[in-house]
Amino acid sequence: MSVNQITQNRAVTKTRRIAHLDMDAFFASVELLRYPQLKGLAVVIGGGRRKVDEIIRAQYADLPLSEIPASAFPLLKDYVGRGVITTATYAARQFGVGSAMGMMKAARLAPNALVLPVDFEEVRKYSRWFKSIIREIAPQVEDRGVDEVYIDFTEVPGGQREGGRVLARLIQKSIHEQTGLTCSLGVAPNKLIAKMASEFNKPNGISVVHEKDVQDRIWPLPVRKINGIGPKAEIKLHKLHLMTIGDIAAQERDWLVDNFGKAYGAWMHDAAWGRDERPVVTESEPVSMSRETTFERDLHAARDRAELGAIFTALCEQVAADLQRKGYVGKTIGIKLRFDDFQTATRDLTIGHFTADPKAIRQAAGQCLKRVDLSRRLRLLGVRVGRLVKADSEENLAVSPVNLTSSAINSVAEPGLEDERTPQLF
DNA sequence: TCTGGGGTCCTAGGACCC
DNA sequence: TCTGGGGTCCTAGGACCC
Repeated sequence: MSVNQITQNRAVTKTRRIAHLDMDAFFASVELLRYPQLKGLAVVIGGGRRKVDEIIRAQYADLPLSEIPASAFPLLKDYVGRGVITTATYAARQFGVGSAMGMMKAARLAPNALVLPVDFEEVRKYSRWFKSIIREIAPQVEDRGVDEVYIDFTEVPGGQREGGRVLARLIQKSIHEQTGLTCSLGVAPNKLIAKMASEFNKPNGISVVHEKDVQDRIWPLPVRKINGIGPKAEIKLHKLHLMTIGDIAAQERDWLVDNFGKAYGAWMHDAAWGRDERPVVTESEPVSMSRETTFERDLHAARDRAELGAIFTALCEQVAADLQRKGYVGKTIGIKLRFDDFQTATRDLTIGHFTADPKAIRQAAGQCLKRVDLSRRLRLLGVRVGRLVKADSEENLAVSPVNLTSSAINSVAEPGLEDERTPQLF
C-alpha cells in the first residue's frame, strides 16, 4: 500500500467537522477598542451618515480617545432622523434593542443608551484581520459577510480532537490575543447545525454538536432558528401549528412539499433532520453590485427633480467606481425604488455589451426609470449592475457581431439622453 | 416616529429558438 | 392550419441573510 493510499483511506474515515464562527457584537466591539471607557455601557451602533464621533473628537482634540468622558457621547433619545441599529452591546440588549430595529423605536426602549455611527473602514480592517488569523490556522474558510465565516475543520491537523473543540479554542484565543475581540463558535457535522450551535454559548463561547445530538439540542428550538426560515415562513409554520424544529421533523416530507412547494418543503424537511451537505465554499465571484440610498425626507420626482437627478447620477457613478475598482463589468442595469408607503419596485434592462462606464449605466438606468409610475413620493433610490464578468475576461473582450449590432441600435434608437426636448427628469 | 445598505437565490411568465 | 416539447434568456417581485 502506498503512502497516498494510506492517507486516502485515513481521509475517508474522518468525520466531517464544520465550524461556524460569529464575532460577538462586532461593530460595537470594534468601537469599544477605540473607546474602552464605554465598556459595560449600553451602546448602540447605527443610524445615519453623520459623523458624530468626529464632532466629539474635535471637541476633545487635546485628549486621547480613551480619555474622552462617556458623558460626551450623544444619547439615543437625542437622535433624529432615519436609520436602524446595526449592533447593540450586550448591555444595550438588556433593554430589548437589537439589530435591524428602527432608531426611533430603540430610543423609546433605551433613551439613555449611547449612539455611535458605523465606521465601515474600521470594521472592514478588523474583518480582514480576524479572517487572516483564522486562515493561518485552518485554510478552508467561507466568507459570510464582515463578521461571520464557516470553517472546514475536517482535514485540519487536530480538527477532530474533542469534536473540534480544541481547534475552536485555538482560533478563539488567537483572535482575542491579536485583536482584542471575542467570538463564538459552533462545531458540527455541517454548516446548518454549526450555525445554530455558534449561538448556544454566546458571547465568547464554544459549542460542539454531534449528529446524535440533533434530537436533544436542535429539535426543541423554535423554527426561526433554522438559517433559511425567515419571518414569512415562520408565520406560515405557526399557522400550521408547527412551533419547533422537532415539529417540522415530525411531518411527512410530502406534506411539507404540499404546503411549502417542492424545493422549499423538501429542504425544510432535510433541515429539520439536520441534513445538509453544502460544501464550505472558499472562493466565489460576485453576481451584482449596487448602491442605494434612503433620503432624509421623501422626495417627489417632479417637485424634487434636481435633487433626485443629482442623487441618481451619483449612485450610477458610485456603482461604476465600485465595478472599476474591483475589475468587473456587467450588462444588466437595474434600478430600485421604495415609495413612501414602503412598496418597492425594481426595473432592469440588459444592454448589448458589458460595461462599467458611469454614463452607460446612467443611460440604461434612465431607461428603466421611465417604466415606473412616479406619482408617489420616494424614500429610496438604488442602482444595480448585474450579470457581472471580470473586466479582463474573454466574454467582455470578445466583440461579437451581436454586440456591435445591439450597441449600434442603441445609439440610433436613443439619441441624447439629456435631450432638451425631453425635459423629463431622467 | 416605524422600517439601512449590500447582497444571493428562487419563482414564474413570456420571448425566442430548435 | 394545427400542434408539440425543451432550453435559455430576460424581467419583476419576493424571501432571506448579514
